[in-house]
Formats: sequence, structure tokens, C-alpha cells
Amino acid sequence: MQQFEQKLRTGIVRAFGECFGSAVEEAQITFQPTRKEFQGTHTFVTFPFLKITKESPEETGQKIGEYLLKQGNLIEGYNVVKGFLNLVLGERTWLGVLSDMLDDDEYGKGATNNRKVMVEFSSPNTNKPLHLGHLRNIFLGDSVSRILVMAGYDVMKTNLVNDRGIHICKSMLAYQKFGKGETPEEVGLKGDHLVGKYYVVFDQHYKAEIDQLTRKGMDAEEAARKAPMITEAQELLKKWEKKDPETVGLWEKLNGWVYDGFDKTYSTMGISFDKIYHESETYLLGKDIVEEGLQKKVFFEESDGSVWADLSNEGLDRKLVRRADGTSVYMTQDMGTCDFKYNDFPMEKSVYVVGNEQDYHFKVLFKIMKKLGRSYGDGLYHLSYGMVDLPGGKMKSREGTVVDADELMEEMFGIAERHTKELGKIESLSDSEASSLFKTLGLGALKYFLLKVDPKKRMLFDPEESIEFHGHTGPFVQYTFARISAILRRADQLNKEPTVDVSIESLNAVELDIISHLSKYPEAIQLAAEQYSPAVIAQYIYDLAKNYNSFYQEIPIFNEEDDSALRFRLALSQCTSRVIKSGMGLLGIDVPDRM
RNA sequence: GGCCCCGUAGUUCAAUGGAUAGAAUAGAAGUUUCCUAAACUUUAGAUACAGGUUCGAUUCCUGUCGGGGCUACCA
Repeated sequence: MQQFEQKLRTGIVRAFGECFGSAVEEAQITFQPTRKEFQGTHTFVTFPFLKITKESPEETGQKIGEYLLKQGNLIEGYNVVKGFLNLVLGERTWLGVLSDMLDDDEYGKGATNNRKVMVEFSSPNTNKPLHLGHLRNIFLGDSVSRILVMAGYDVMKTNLVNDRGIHICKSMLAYQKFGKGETPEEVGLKGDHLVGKYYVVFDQHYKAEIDQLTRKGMDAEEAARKAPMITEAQELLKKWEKKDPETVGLWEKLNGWVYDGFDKTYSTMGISFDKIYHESETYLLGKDIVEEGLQKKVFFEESDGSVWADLSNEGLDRKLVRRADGTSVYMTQDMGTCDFKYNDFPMEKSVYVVGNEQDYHFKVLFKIMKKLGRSYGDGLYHLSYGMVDLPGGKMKSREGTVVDADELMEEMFGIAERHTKELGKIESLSDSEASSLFKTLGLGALKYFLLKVDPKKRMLFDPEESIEFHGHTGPFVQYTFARISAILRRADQLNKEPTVDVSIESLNAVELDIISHLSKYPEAIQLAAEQYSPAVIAQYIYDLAKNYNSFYQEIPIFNEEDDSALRFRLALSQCTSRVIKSGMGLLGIDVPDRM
């Protein structure tokens, strides 16, 4: 929290006391950024207080403004437009802010608060490679983790891999039948792609069988149930559950390939996890919680022996937690996993990055854990995100309209390379520098594009047009950073240190915009952490970069003027570059110092 | 049918209940002896509809119409 804002707040509270003889809580005093067309940076809205002051909006504003002005160095001026009191802070205040920023290498980082948060994301199935939908999930989870760390939390990033179940058995069966012992090395495919290929093979044969059966007169539903491919896959799942060595061996082999493939993909993305959980280790958990819930009367038993949670009082439905035959369901496992994770890492908050088609599931799960009295119950949060649409509509694996993550990233690197070469910007770079630049730019464009949109909203991804290198994009921000780096290099050659000489007292509008924007960075981080939304940060850095580009255009940084003006502009540039780098870091995006 | 989410310029996205609803793209017009033109400057263009709440509504409430999701003893 900025010190001068705090002072303003107390000043206004006093003003209410002195001028109107009324008490106002400090927490009620909030500021909003002053619109560009008016003078000032902080606006205090007086409308809500008119009932207390019993005067017109104009008079109320006048009196408060006048009071603040008389307090000496708080503000330098003010103006009142209807119920809006615009405050003009002294330039000395701004220079002080900039000077503090310049001295703070970790500007924006919140004090460590020792509060533990777990963030679970990615959570793929092991039967097919990662696709575009996963990218939104992974980038969100990674970025939210970074934001939470910056806000002062102790964060644990986890990935719960769905490595068991009918889906992987389908791939296993198809591989057994048609795989001829292929290995990823032999066919030159990444492991996850190879296993994904057999998932498709399964589906083809399965469909063919259904076709045959229906042509013989069986109805479609029955055919889907009785086709040999599916019954055999179910057999395989049973064998796996009974720990049949051959089946488990095959399962391990295929999953091993998939993990190798995923590792490569994660590494290309620059993503890592602190801990990986496997459903094969957690799918039996939660049975004891069913018992506990029965005892605590959170659950009830139906006459057929099945166990339910009745949440109809909470505006939800009733939900099964144990089948009549005593076996578990998804909900049971998830309840058990909650406790399991807590034993590993006694967190206060737990964030699940999962698509919005599971909104209902998580509402129920969280409600149950709260009713069971878990200490972390209130900290459970479902970071629900909308689907990523393609121009042709929804992605469907069956129709081949899935965008593969590996291919997409390669394509982005290629586009970055083409753009860069067209601009003729890489003469001075070595091959390896150039190739790493393409990756930084391509990945930056991709991450920024997926993160700038409010997570809960469904978004459109147009591979042809959407990912651009101009406008509101990652590369635009990266470019601004590279540009500032060039300036700072030049300054270094000239032996000019960025400093803030407080004797300067002429800030023009553009400079003031940037400093005032910079001063809000810590707030932006807090807001992003509260809302679990990287979009807040993306918007923030974009605005900053845009402001800086105007500044760059309008103000000659190196000129014949006095030294302190130059150093001040360097300081402004230095701070901007640090905040851009830090903010992009929160999105998991690297910034190149030349491009 | 029930429940949940979303409807903002041609398009893709913004806007803690606040001032004349911001950007970006696409369109029109400009700016390179200079520290990076992947930039900058002008210009035109939008709150699905109807009510309500109030000093003030894109935002909150109700209804209608559109789009999507959930509604498995699947995970």
C-alpha cells in the first residue's frame, strides 16, 4: 500500500470531521484513477457521502479539497467536477515514489505471509497428447502460482495425472492388438503421440464394430455396449485392478512413454511442478470419509445401501458418494484426495484449475468438505475457465479438430522466425541466440494470448489470425522491454547512471502517467492474487508498455539538456523495464533484451 | 424441464455501481538523418431486448430472446 495514499485517506477522514462534524471510516475512502481529461491522478467520489455532509456534491468536494490543500504538502491542487474531487499530488511526492522504486530490486513483491496454498493444474489423461484446451489450463495454473508467490504465499504446484481407467485401457487394447511392438524410438513419435495414435485406432475399430452390429439389427445403444472392443477394454481394466502382471506391465510401459512425452512438452513450455500425483495412487481413497460422513450425518444411506450427500437445503441436489455395491465414485476419490493432499502440505487454500464443465462437481465437493469440518474447507477454490473455441466451433477429438499442443508451439516458433527474418533483425545474433529468441517470442505470444482473457469466459482461438505480433500481444510488451534495454545499454556506454534528482520539478503529463501507473503495480498483484486472474496483470503491463511507447516517441531521452533530466528519464525507463520484466514473469513469459 | 455461465464497435477482448463505455485488429489519413517503425499520431465505429432498484447501471434484481455447459450408481 502506498504511503501517500494512506496519508490522503486519513486527511479525508479528518476533513469530514472538521468540515462536517461527521465520522467516516477510513476503509470507506477509496480512490479511482482520474480520467485523462481532468487534472490530477486520484479521484475521490463524494456522491456516497452527501447524506452525511448534507451539502451539494460541489460544496462537499470544495471543502474537502480546501482542507487537504491547507494541510501543507499532501496535495498541490484539486478540482471539483460534480461529485468528483480530483486531487493533484505534488511532483515531489511522485519523484519520491520513483526514487523508492529505483532502490527496490523486488518492487511489488509482497511480504512473506507463511500462508500455504496448493495449486493443482494440468491434470491430463494419459491416453492422448496435450491439446489447446490443456494449454489454457496449464498457463493459468502456472501463472496463478507465480502471482501467489509474488503476493507472499507459500505455494505448492501440483499435477494430478489421470493415469488409470477405461481411457488408457482403450489405448492399451489397441496397442496389444495392432501395435506390433512399436516403440516411440522406432517410429520416431513422441511417446504421448504414439499412445494417442492407438487411442484413435481403438475408436476406429470400435466404431466399425458398432456399425456391423447395428447393420445386423441391434439398436445403437446396445451395440455400443456389446461391441467386442469395449468389452475387452473393460476386461483389461478389471485385470489391471486385480494387478495382473502382464496388464500392469503394459500399462507401465505405455504410461512411461506418455510421461516422457509430457515432460518434453512441459519443458518446452517452461512449466514445472513441485509434486505429481497419480490417480492410480488415489483412486481408492475416500472410503473412510464416507463412513465419517455417515457418522456425522452429513451423508445418509438409501434403502438399497447406496450412500448420498443431500445438499438440497443448500440449493444443490443430492449426490451419490458410494454405490449400492460398495464401490466408490469420482466424488469419493476426490474427497479422499483432499485429505491426502492436506497431509502432504497443510494448506490453508487450495486452488483447482479445472474447466467449467465441472462447476457443479466442485460446488458439491467443497460443500461436503466444509460440512465435514475440514480446516481448509473455506480455502477450497475452483478456478473455473471457459472452453477455447476454434473458428469452426468446438474442438472435437473425434472429428480431428483438436489443436495439438506440440504442433501449435512449433507453429508459433515458426511464425516468430518468419516475422523476425522479414524484419531483418537478427544479423547480430548467433544461430542459437536466434533460435532461442524465436521460442521466447512464439511462446510469449501464445501464453499472453491465452492469459489476457478473463479465465471464466469462453474464448475464441483463431490460429491463422488471433496470434499476432502487433497490438495487444506478448511480443508487443517484449518489444517494449527490448527497446528500453537498448536505451539502458546506451546509457551505460555514456556512463550515465539512472537516478532521481529530487531537484527536478517539472514532470510532464506522459511522465506523470507512467510513474503513477508504476506506483499501482503492487495493487495489481494483490488484485490478481485475490481473483486468481492473470488477466489483471496482462492488462496492467500492456497499459504500461503502451504508455512507455508514447513517452519514448514524445520525449528525447538523450539530448543536450541538463544531466539530471537525462538521469531522471533513465530512472523512469529502468523502473518501467523492471516492472515489465517482473509482470511478464508473473505470466511465465520471458523478455528478450534485444529482438 | 431444472440448475450454472456468457451476450459490449465488423472482429477479438477491457471497464472495484461513477464522469464523454476503453484497447487491439480490420478501414481511412499521416510520422523514419535520431536511443529498435514488431513503434507512434489522427479518424470512424458498440452495451441483445423490456422493466425495476438510485444521485448515477455494461455492472445489481426480474422477465424475454440468443450462445454454451451441467443435469450418469463415468472420470
